This record gives sequence, structure tokens and C-alpha cells, in this order.
Amino acid sequence: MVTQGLISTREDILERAIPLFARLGFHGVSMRDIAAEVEMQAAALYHHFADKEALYLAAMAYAFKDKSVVLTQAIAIPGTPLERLNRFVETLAEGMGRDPDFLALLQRERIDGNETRLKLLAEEVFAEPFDALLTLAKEIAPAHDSHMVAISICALVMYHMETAPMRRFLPGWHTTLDQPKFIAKHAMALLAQLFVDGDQK
Amino acid sequence: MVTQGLISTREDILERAIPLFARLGFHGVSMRDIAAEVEMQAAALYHHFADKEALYLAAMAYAFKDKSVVLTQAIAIPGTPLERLNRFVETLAEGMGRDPDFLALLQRERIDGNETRLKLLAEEVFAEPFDALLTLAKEIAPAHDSHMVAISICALVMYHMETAPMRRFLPGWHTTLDQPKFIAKHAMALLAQLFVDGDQK
DNA sequence: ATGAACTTAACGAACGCTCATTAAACATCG
DNA sequence: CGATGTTTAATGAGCGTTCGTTAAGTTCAT
Repeated sequence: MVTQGLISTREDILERAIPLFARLGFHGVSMRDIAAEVEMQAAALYHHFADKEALYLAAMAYAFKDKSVVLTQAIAIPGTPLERLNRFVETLAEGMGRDPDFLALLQRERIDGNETRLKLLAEEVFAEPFDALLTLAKEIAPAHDSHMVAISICALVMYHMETAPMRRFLPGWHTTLDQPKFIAKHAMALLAQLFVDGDQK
Repeated sequence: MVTQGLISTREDILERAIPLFARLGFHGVSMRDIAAEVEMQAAALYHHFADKEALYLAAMAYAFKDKSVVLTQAIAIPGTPLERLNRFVETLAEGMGRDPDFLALLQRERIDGNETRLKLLAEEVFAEPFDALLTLAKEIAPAHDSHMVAISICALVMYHMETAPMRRFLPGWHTTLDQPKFIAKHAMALLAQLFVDGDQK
């Protein structure tokens, strides 16, 4: 059977492999694990992918595909700089909250990815929205280094999302603090104070 | 022979296993890999540790040991809130820059650690300095949620350190932006503006 | 009948781990 | 002090299992 509905076997494999790689990492998942998930024999995977690494790279490309467009779009909508920043921050937090696999794969690639893969990830996935964020940073906080400001904006959202499983055991935590909307709101509260008040003196 | 100098064979194993686990992860390192690093047979490792997981957990405990003291100390030194915050931020950035293995292991544990291990990490390693940071956050920014502020402070340092290998390929990067001292300085520039200006209106 | 999609079977290598054995270090006691 | 037994640390061989991967054969729609 070539297609079921609209999705090819190849895509079916990728979609079922992504959660496995996200939760267990490259070395934590075997070809037989993936095959079992797709309900076929491990040997059949080699009909679609040259080897395990090729399957993994294809799964990455598939998981990261079209992830940047939403962010670029969010920041591109006209409005005051703070409105555009707010839309970016909300979209980032909301998107990460909706796709925990993407959040996990991103962290794994950051640690395990070699130079080639990191470069690909940076240039193919993040370059476009980051560029937009960079020019927004220049508008909004011209006194500081734009690259640092742009990363700091991402940090105020991403670090809360990434540390959520551990923060549960740190003092002062309660369930509200893990919600993407609350994280975005908190990040914007800090950023708004920061740039509106800060850069005018 | 029981000891060579001051370090036992058991500690020698742990110290040599830590960089391996940091770079390749639990599943990426075999008992034979570790044994080769210590220049002994894999079977000998089982004389010191019950199994691979016990070795890994011991390596974690060893790598995380005494890491919190420096941070707690940095924030405890008397001074104005901003001075104490500055000392904390500088110590955090400097410490992470000096120990990339610790930085990598921390990220791996955040992704791979189960509930038990995350709780242990949070309570044994981070609870003490985080508590101090929490009361500092209350002093310095009483209008915001203390937990969120404390995490945000860490985020402004940690996220730059963690993303350093990938940021190299993002627009606006240059070598200076990876130095711990510069990262600490940038974080403080944002934080100082934030709290001094922000929370007084 | 041809080629794509898949199965069954199996390969060699590597995995975590156990075993019997040994050499050295240590402790005990005549 | 020296002989004795005990403990410790390490070796090398090898267990059973799983790994990634390959080869050959089967199914089936075109």
C-alpha cells in the first residue's frame, strides 16, 4: 500500500519515530523500536532510509519543517514594537507548549549535534525569525548588543519551558507557573519594563 | 593498591567517566569505553559499581557535588541587593564557563532524568542557592512572582551558555558574546535596568 | 511480468554482565 | 619475625542478548 489517506509510509515512519527520538534520544531508540511503532519489520525501514542516521536526520528535518514560519509571521504583523514583541513571545511559548517533542528534540540537537547539524539547524530553521527579532531588538533596545538582546528574549521564554520538569521541585513553584500563557505574560512584563523604562533615560 | 596520591580507583573511574557521559550521554557510552579510559578491563568496573546505572548515578553525584556551595556563598556575601545579584550572576556564568562537562550533564539530566532524579537534583544541588535567590528576588522585585524572577535571572545567564554552540551560526554573533564575563555583564545590564527603574513606579 | 513494499532469516559486532582465577595487600597469631 | 589465612582489585574468557544491517524470498497492484 502506497498511501493511507494523504500520508506516505515514509512520513508515517518519521512521524512515529519523532516522539521516540524526542523522549529517548538517538542511542536510546533502536531500529526495531521504530519498526514496532510503525507495525512493520525492522528490515523494511531500510527500504525507505539508507541507515539509522539517515532516518534520524530525516526525522529531524521533518520535525523542524515549517516551525520557523509561524514565528516569522508573528513578528511581521504590523503594530508597535512592543505589540510585535508580545506576539513573538506568545507564539514562541504557545508553540513550545503545544509541541513537547519539538522542545525535546531541539535541546537534544543542541547537545548532540555536530557543527554541520548545528549550522543547518541555525540557518534553515532559526535564521529567518531570528533576523526579524534582531531588527526588532535594534528598534527596541538600541543601547545593547542586538544578538544578546534577541537571545535574552528567547531565554525568558525557553528556559522556563525547558526547566519546567525540574522547577516543580524548586521552592516557590505552583502549577500556574508552567502554563505557556503565564510564562509569556511574565516575560513580557519584564521586557516591557526593561525597554520602555530603561532605554529612554 | 588502594590509593594513588589522594584519589581512589573509584574516584578515578568517576572522574574519567564524567566527560564521556557529558559528551555522549548514558546510552552513548559503553562500560568498555569507560574501562578503556581508566585503562582497565570492563569487568573490573563491576568491582566498584553494581551496574552501569549505579556508575552513572555515582558519576552524577560526583559531578554535582559541592557545585551549589559556591553559588550560595556568592549570594550570601553582604552588600546591596544589586551587588549580591551581580556576584551571583558572575559566579554562575564563570562557573559554567569553567566546567562545560557540568553544563552538559545538567542539560542531559533535565531531558533524560526521571522524576526521582530530577527531584534529587533540584533538592540536593539547587534548593539552597535557589532559596537565597528567591529571597533576593523578593527584595529586588516584589511586584513579580519570585519563582519566575529567580528562574529568569538564571535564564539570562544559562541560556546564553547553553546555546553558545548554535548561536555561532546565528546573525549578529561574534566571539566576544560567548565569554562568561560578557554574558554576566549583559545579564546584569538588563536586570539592573529592570529592577532599579521598574519596581519603583 | 515487473517493480515496489514488505517479510523472514540471519550475519557479525557490540552490548551489559558473570564467572573462575590470580596476584598483591592486609590481618592474625604462634 | 615470619607463616597463615583473608580480603581486595583486577584479569581474561565468555555468557546471553541486542544492535545495525544485509540477503533472499514473498506479496501484490499496475
